[in-house]
Order: sequence, then structure tokens, then C-alpha cells
Amino acid sequence: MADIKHFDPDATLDTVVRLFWRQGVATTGIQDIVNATGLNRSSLYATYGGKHELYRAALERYVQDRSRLGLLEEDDRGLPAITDFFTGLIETRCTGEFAGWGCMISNAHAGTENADPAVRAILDRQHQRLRTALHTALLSAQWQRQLAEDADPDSAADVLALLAHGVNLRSRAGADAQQLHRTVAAAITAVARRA
Amino acid sequence: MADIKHFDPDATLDTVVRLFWRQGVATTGIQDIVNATGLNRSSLYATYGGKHELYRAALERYVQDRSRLGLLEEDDRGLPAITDFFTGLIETRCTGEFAGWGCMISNAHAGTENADPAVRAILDRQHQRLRTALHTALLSAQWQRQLAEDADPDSAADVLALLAHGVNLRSRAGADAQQLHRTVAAAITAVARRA
DNA sequence: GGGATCTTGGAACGTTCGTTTCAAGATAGG
DNA sequence: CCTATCTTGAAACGAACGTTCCAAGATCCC
Repeated sequence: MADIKHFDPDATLDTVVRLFWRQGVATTGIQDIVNATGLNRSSLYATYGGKHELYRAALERYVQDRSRLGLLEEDDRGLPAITDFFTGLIETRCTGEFAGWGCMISNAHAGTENADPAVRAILDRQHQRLRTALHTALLSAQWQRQLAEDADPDSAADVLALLAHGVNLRSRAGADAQQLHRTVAAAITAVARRA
Repeated sequence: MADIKHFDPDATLDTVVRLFWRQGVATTGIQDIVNATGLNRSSLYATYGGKHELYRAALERYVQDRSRLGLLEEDDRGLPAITDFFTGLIETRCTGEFAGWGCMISNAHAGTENADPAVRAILDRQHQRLRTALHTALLSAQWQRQLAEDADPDSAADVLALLAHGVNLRSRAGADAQQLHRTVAAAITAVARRA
């Protein structure tokens, strides 16, 4: 029968994710991918198709592996869940290996990538996921009497979801982490029950 | 003496702004600019320098011509000024000639453009301008007793500034205008004096 | 109007782009 | 071990990239 692949497509895709995440799709060449993965062009095209399909696969992979949404979705503590979500988000955005990379989803919004309906579908899906997760957490907070009487979980979820995009964007321009922390804390405090 | 330019560099730069605004710098070629402006490559390079300098000039021009900040800065009505600012922003982002283009400043955050210190300086400067304008408007609102007692103009300005980035991003992915309006209204209501 | 000086048109520069091609190499079933 | 089948390496593809060059054209001062 046939030969098998001499590399791990999964590990390779992870490397590609980092390239597209940091540099964007337009400024990342096939040569960059070849250099970073050590793969040959033939293997790349045989495995993933073209550059565009590779980007889509990387974006899906990013959503699965790098999204911090999972933790929020499974955290029913209410406001503390939201606070921790944003705290971890800002930490990831501003320090460590991925500092200054922003969010691959947020970045995709600003580029020409989203002209592709498949890409736009991922962006919309992910935004809805974030909105829903925040909404659920806020409902949970309301149930636990953590919210102000006049707070509306629905609207607050929308606001916080857009706020996350703002955090992602500004972090890519090197925004100060503490400043972002303070801003997010203020937004959360705004819906919290007054002391 | 010498010849004069056979075109209007000002009008040309406006055309270039639209190209970079809509498509981004990486996916806009010199050929695109030549086609859109009708200029020759020689005239382009003699007038503006290279592509990168042209982008910087276009970004500065965008800030001067297209930013809606001026209205906010000169509006001392308090909360209504902020409401109108966001209303106009969303309208520009979602309908008319520039619908789906997002904000050139927000877009620049997500790309590789901001590797250039000069570009990043523009982004930071503009973010500070937005933050300051919102802060001033909120102080004005506080003075006019439009704010809730426990509202903090400083924090609220930070939140709303990040929110604007979120609006810009999501609008580029075709977000619903009414949905954005509702979200922004909720964020503003959160700091307003309760009825 | 002569001539110095800048602008313009258009071709060409070398490089890099994403993609394709094909022979050589590797694998697993018979 | 043979061979069908897939994978890999390396070269090459045409197109597009940003930029440069230079002759031809246009302008204002003297």
C-alpha cells in the first residue's frame, strides 16, 4: 500500500496557528510556513490544500485550542467567573509567549480574511459563543444575588463581549496590562450589586 | 524654473485613504493605488516616498478627516454628546459608503502595521484622544447631574473607549446596527442617573 | 523663447508570491 | 521481494510585488 506521512499534521498546524496569529494571513508567506514547520511545500499542499484552506484550518484550531471560553462556560460562580476570565485573558495578551499577539479572532475581524464566508461564519459563531457564555454567567450571578437590581444580563453580556474585542485590540498595540485590568474591573463593577 | 504637479496631492491622498481603510495595507498593491488614483508610479514615489510612508500619510489623513472625535470634543452636553457620538459612529460603520470598513485605526491595531513605531504612536495618540474626549464629556455629564452617584468618569471613559474598538471590529464582520445601538445604549445607561 | 528644473509615462529591475510538477524515496500488503 | 500507492524533495511556474530608472513632456523665471 501507500506511504504514511513523515510528520505530525497536528503539531504542524499548531505551528501554523502561531504564524497566522502573530503575523496575520496576508503578511505570512508559504516560505515562512515552510521555514517554521520544516515541511516541504508538497507535503503542505497535499495535506491542507492551499494557503487559504490552511488559514481556515488554523483558525478553527485556534478556536479549539487557544480559546479561553471553555473555562468560562463551565464556571457557574457568576461574577467571579467573569472576572477570572478577563484576568486570564489580559494576562495571556500582555505577558508570556503570546504577548502582543492579540486574539486571532479579533485580528481576523480587521483584515480581509473575513471576506471569506467560511471565515466570517467562524467569527460570528465565536462571538455568539462569547456572548452566550457571558450571558449565562451573568444569569448565574443574578441567581446568586451578585448583580445590581437594575442590571440587565442580556445587555451586559453584549457590552462585555465587545469589551473583550477592545482588550484584544489594544493589547496588540502594547497597552498596559494594569490599565486593562482596571478598565475591565470597572465594567464588571458597574453591573455588580453595590456594597 | 521647475514644472508643477499635474494632480492634486490632497485629493489623491483621500483616495488612498479609502483603499488602505477598506483593504488594509498588506492587501493593497501599488498597482491598486495607480489604478484608483490614475497617477503614475513616478508621481507617487516622487510625492509620497514609498508604500509605507504613503500608508503613514494616509493614516494621519484619516485621523484628521474621518475621525468623529472632533464633534465629541466640542460638545459639552454631557451624556447626549456621548450618545450622539456612538450613534453616528455606528451609522457610519454599518450604512452608506463606508459600511463594513470598520475603523482604519482599529484595523491598524490588528495588523502588522503597528510594528512601525510611527504607526503605533498614532494609534496610542488617537486612543488617548478618544479616552480624554469621553472623560471630558463624562465630567461634563457629572457636572450636569446626569450621572449616577457612584459612577466614575475615569473608569467609564476607559470602558467606553474599548467599547468603541469593539463596535468598529464587529461592524467590519457585518454586525447588525440595531444590535450595536442597543449594546452601546446599555453601556451608557449603566453610568446614567437612575430614573 | 531659451533653458534650467521638476513631473510624467512606461518599461524594466530583481524579488517574492502561491502553486504546480515530477522524479526519487518510503511504506505496507501480497 | 515486488509493486502499487502515497509522500517527499527540489526545481520551476507565471504573476504580482515594491521600487528604480530615464527619456519625453510640461512649467516658470530670466
